[in-house]
Amino acid sequence: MNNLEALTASLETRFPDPSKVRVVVGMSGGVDSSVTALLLKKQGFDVVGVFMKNWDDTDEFGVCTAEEDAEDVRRVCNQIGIPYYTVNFEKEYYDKVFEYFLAEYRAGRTPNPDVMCNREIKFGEFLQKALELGADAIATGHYARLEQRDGKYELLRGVDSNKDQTYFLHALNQAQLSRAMFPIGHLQKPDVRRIAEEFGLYTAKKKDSTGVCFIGERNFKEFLSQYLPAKPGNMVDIVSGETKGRHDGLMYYTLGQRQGLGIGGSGTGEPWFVASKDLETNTLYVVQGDAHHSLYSVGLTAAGVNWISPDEPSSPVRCTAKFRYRQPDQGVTLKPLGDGTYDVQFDAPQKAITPGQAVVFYDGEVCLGGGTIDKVHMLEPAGAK
RNA sequence: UGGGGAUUAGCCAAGCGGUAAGGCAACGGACUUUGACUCCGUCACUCCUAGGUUCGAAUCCUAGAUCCCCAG
Repeated sequence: MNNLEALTASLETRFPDPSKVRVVVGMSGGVDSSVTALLLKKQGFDVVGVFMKNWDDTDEFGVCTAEEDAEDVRRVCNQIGIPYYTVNFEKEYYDKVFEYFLAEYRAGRTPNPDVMCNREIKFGEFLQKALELGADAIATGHYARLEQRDGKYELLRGVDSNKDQTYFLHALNQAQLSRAMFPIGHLQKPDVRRIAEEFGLYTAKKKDSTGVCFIGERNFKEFLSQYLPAKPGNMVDIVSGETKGRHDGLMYYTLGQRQGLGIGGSGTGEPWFVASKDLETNTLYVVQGDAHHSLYSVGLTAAGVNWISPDEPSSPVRCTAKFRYRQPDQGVTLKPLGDGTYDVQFDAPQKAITPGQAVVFYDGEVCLGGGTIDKVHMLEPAGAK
């Protein structure tokens, strides 16, 4: 129990007198945000729970998981003893996240809607609304930490390296971070579960949710097809130029993808992967074997880079980077090109770097920021001119 | 309508008389706040068809079907 006390203690140094600080907790109906609210309450903050409904997910079967999640939030807030409200940002989510999401797919890229969702909705619309309602800060159940240094905020990886979510938070700026709290960032996921169980929280054993934030797990192809017209075309072997089959629409595939191609049996017997897309000819290029050079690149150009520290570099920087969530850091060299654009050179060739995805930079535990992968510099085959 | 070769799951493919390897695909699950990757599991009571030999055949024999190659 002592251990538990230690776990639930606040590491927050910004607010000497929590009782005078009103924190609005964004609650999803999952364990993480439930424990977030619980911890803040126990630490003496003036806590309010808010459930965001940002997507009308009443599907064709009339099933609405948002209703169940809202119900879970209500139960948990009652258990903790805090007021709860529901806010609706469906329109804002659609305009600022979903339109972007669709535009990227139209452009043949693979977007990361959750990065945009954090910047525009959770730490945008939601934060603003909370402040209007008299809150001093908002808190979420993200696995990330904040540290104040020289009056600036640094975003640090969550202590649980397996759950670290700074990848999704890299687009936040100083103003947003200054009003944010991540009370479970210094905890391991199993400890979060333990705390939830210890206090009998209704959501203690609820399965973690996945899928696009607020939209949830979907049959991806079926979901996208409801918004974008599918244009079937040829699937071509990038090596031989031979047509291997048909694709259902370029937007359904992402670089490095293996499943769903439906081709196999010939050649070396190895699986096939998506190597590239050509929107002009509506061709999906595939390659056999995961070691082929057409899947590897040596660098990329990042656009719209957000540098979390006000001191943005003006000369090349050595750091590490992640090109997708849950991938080990890779050594890179950044070269600022101006206008939020950076050239990123990899220490070692990287597989399936995908335009539209986020590239996030780190210096040890510190998340420096990141941007969107705009162009990929492919690895030339050995011996090629 | 002369000769030769082939026919095993959606695809590639082992097997050569002893009771159907493997890979790819597909499907299911795990992992996962994007899309993916990855990992685990499932997947031919049957081997082109029909007879026959044999204790026993995908494996041998006969006939037929289809495909391919070389000769017309």
